[in-house]
Amino acid sequence: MQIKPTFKNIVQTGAKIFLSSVSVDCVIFGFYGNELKVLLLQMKHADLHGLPGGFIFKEETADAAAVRILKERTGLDAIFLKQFYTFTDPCRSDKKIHLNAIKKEGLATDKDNWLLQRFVSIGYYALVDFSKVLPAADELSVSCAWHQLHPTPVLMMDHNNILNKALLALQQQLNNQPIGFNLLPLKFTMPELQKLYETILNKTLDRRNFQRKILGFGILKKLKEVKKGVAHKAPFLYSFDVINYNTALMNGLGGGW
Amino acid sequence: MQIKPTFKNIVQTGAKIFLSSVSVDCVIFGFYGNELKVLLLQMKHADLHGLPGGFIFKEETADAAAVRILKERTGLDAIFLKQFYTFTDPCRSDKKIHLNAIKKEGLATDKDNWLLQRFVSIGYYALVDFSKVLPAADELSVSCAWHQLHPTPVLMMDHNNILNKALLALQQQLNNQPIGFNLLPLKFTMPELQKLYETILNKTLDRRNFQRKILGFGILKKLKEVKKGVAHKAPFLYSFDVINYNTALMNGLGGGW
DNA sequence: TTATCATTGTGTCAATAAGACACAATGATA
DNA sequence: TATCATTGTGTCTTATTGACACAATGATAA
Repeated sequence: MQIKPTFKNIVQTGAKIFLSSVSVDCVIFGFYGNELKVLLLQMKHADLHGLPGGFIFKEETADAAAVRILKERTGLDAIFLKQFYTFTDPCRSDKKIHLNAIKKEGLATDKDNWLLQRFVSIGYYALVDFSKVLPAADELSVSCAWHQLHPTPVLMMDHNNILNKALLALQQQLNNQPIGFNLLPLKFTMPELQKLYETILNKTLDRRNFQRKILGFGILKKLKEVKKGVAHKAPFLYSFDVINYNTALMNGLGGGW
Repeated sequence: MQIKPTFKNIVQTGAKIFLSSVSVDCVIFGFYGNELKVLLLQMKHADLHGLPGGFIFKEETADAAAVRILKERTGLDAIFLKQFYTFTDPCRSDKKIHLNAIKKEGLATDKDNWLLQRFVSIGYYALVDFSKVLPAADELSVSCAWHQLHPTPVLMMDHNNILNKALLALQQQLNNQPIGFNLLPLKFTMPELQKLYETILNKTLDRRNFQRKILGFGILKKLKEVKKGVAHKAPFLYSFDVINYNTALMNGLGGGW
């Protein structure tokens, strides 16, 4: 049985239960109000925000650790999760932050503490259905909440860098793979899907050309319903064709050579 | 000054000089005889091949470690290097291999030795000019040599998996970024460049359409020379337009949204 | 009740890119 | 000097992309 990774346990027994020198950070994207949002923690002991993160148990894969961290912060499992880069700058860890946290939490400080070592961090990004998330803070944070990307809040350590790289990786993914199944509710409208693409790419697209292209991928099913209770003309609802969607995820969307 | 990472030093002082639990593996691609080749070590203490790899000094980035490893095995610096994935399966390390090596090298064995811990490995792929490489074996290998990819030799641990993922990442890169500057000599012919693409993609391309498309990127300069001493009609020589090439590396080749 | 208004649904034309395809030129070798 | 494998090159067709406008809808305001 795994020891529960409370802060106290991490400080006191981190070396025993976790893999040394390696952490996991998650950039959790959601889509709400026609904007891409990111889930951030408000740190307890510093006036900073931070990405949800954690450590890898001694017999755990990084993927499993990322799933676990996501489950803790969002309540969700079975979400889209992708490892995108590993951050290894020796200066990226900020001992002061952890040292301060240890003091403030009233734990014994010790210069050689496991938590004060250098960590490389494996970065993951996750795409989740905003409406299904129940953000939960961890022990070292006062809150866990969605934030806008423009402008991005100031984050601790190299987390701004991690966030930027995640966004770039997401934009890259958009060129080869379908996206949206994990970010939108089961039924959604074409304008919503387009806004999602526009917000990720940070540029506007032509409505008709977007529709033609995205329908051409064959990953959408047009439903016989329209969205109710909406101002102006009621847009049709669509859902993803899961089989074709997953095929496209595996094989890519063509293009290139 | 850093301690020289001899095997003895690694076994005896690894914990002092290196970051724990993290290693670097390099998939070094070269192009020769119209085939994509990969640089592999022939292990001394097992009838297996392996990827060049190593560890990260306590005050070193993973990128710097990869550059160092490449320099040691190929004699080259200033090569194209790209981090593509971090491998974290707890079962990926094979204690037996290292234990055996320690014994065979006549060093003290110790169940808690630093080398026998679990490692996550940060994977890099490198693209190098085949003709400039001087392969150099390390202490634990009898030789370092180029190998063909089809069929791939049997590699130790999860190195076959790492190699496959590297190849996939390379194929992906081909869709968004130019390639070849680091794999071909300064002057090369259009058929050579095409063969490079074909070999990476593992499919044939139409000669005329390939030329039209690649010239369209504006990253090539047609020289006023032809290749000498070649059977059949002498092909023109090209070189890369370094400025446009690097711009394309940064901005991508278009396509997508 | 009706007018207004923002938003949606939809199609065509032009420009560009991609795919298929053939023959003349070259230069080493027989 | 004939042969042969390989290179250089252009056109036609088809598919994809980009630009663009107007009618329909339905909530809201007058």
